[in-house]
Amino acid sequence: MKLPLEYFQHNDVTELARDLLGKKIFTRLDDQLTGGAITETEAYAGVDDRAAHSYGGRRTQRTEVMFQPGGVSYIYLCYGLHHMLNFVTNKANIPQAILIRAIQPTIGIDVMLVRRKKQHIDKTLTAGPGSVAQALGLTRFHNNLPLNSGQIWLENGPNIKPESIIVGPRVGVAYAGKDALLPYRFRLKSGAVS
DNA sequence: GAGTAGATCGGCT
DNA sequence: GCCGATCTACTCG
Repeated sequence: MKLPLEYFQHNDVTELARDLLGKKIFTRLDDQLTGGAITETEAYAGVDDRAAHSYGGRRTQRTEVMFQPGGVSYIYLCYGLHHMLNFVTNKANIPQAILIRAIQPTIGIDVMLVRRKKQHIDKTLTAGPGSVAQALGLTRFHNNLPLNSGQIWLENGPNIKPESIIVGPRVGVAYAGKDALLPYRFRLKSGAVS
């Protein structure tokens, strides 16, 4: 069963980032089904978070989708070649999002290998946000899609014990000053889902 | 195995 | 005109 859009409209983005661990994400693009369990996330807390694109209420063509009610995709191009998959959260006009940094592939692995131009599965297939989006076949053209659609959706996963979760600072946001130190990164210890 | 450079483009100053 | 919520290949040791 798909997670409803209301799930993403929860008002605490860090709590949601933690809760997303272990949930299953699926995409069906060009009739090819791929998916896996989410193993790493980062929360971006909106107007007060210097690391977030929407910091200070910045509203541009790119960030516009973050101001939507929670439950849509936010996918953008980074460093000119990598796509980043985010889930928009919270209510309308509270521009928060969660970056999906890693998944554990469960279905469509052959398709992911082709998309990632790999011969054999290894640890790097879906580790890192750029790799996740590429393996799932997502690009910036899949921006602003509802997260309960036929192209991309979430399903419930196993319960995760608090002790299987590692919390730490976010990656690659040194420019955010003090906010770079916030404990907004969540990941599952290896083996916590199977 | 660790460190570094190159790729490559859209959004913002 | 600069630099980013990155990844990979290649170097050197």
